[in-house]
Amino acid sequence: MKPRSTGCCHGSHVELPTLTAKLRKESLKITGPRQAILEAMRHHPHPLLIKELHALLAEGDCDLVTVYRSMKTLQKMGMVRRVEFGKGGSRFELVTDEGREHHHHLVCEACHAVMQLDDCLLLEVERRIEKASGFRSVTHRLEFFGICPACQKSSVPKP
Amino acid sequence: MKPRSTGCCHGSHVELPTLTAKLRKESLKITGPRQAILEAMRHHPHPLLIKELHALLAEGDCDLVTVYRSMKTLQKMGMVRRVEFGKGGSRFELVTDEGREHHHHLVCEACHAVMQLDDCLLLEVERRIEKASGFRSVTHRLEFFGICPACQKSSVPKP
DNA sequence: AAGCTTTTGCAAATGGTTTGCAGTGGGTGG
DNA sequence: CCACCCACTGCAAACCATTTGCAAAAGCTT
Ligand SMILES: [Mn+2]
Ligand SMILES: [Mn+2]
Ligand SMILES: [Zn+2]
Ligand SMILES: [Zn+2]
Repeated sequence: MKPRSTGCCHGSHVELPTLTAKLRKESLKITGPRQAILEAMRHHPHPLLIKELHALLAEGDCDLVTVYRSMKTLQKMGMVRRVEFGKGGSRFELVTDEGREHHHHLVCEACHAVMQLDDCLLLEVERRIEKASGFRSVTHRLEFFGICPACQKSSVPKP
Repeated sequence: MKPRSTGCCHGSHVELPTLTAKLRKESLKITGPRQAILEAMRHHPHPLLIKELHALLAEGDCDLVTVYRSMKTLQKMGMVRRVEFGKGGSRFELVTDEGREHHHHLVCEACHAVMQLDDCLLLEVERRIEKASGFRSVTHRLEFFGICPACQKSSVPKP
């Protein structure tokens, strides 16, 4: 499980047409708000609070309520994933389906920086739990928390 | 990681005097509401919603707001632990400090039954992440979800 | 371009949690 | 044993995230 920095505007983004195509395939309308939202999420690979996501949009692009409704819709069709850091509401991130499907995060409790961790190794644990408990379709939700290098030095973190 | 059923009134409970002693040690007052709350939690080893916990108390024993304030106080002194199942608010469970300190749960998504899992095996993963990322004091939050044996048969779960 | 349907914005409702404040009651010292 | 004081509690109201109702606006299809 190697940490991997996921700052904005680094790697190859998903193309917007690729995303809207998925909407069309589900016969969902390609509206202004939805394009604005997807455009914003493309450039911000981290799990975003609804409030943060809304703040990224240009004034008047999309109502807060529409962001909520869009997350529900996009989640249902598998384009976004809900992530919970346990504070201040649900977060959402684009599903990039480039192989790095299921993954977890390492969050700094001081400045809230986020690193993405790849290679989850709990899948075999899930199988073991299924066998031992009789439960089926076992999944898991896992996040790591700690203090990032920057916040260790500067005892004045930037929350 | 072996599942272990933790239904109510099975194993050895913590004694109430043991719990109130901890309050006294911290020079916190041993009040009616606090005793009622601890008494209820002793008998319910699962992570409880504030609402559920309040419902367990006898009418007039303790105000809902006081349950909230007690959880904050008890959590601060390490007597209870906050657990998030990602739906319907925070849950709390007594810290029994019988060695089974840190642990995780397996929750049925249909009927919400809970099994406690012992023997977390992520502690060495935390060390590895610290080394690779430079983060310090790394902890984690992990829960498993699935469909329990009962709900698999009866396609009419009891949510 | 017209029509049908989905989607949006705004306002208000909801549900969980916190806060302000005045009154109560544990615990301690007299 | 009593009285005093501060921690603690109840009640109401504020707060914050999320959902819902409804009429107007905007996609998509024909
Ligand atoms: Mn991610
Ligand atoms: Mn537990
Ligand atoms: Zn995983
Ligand atoms: Zn663990």
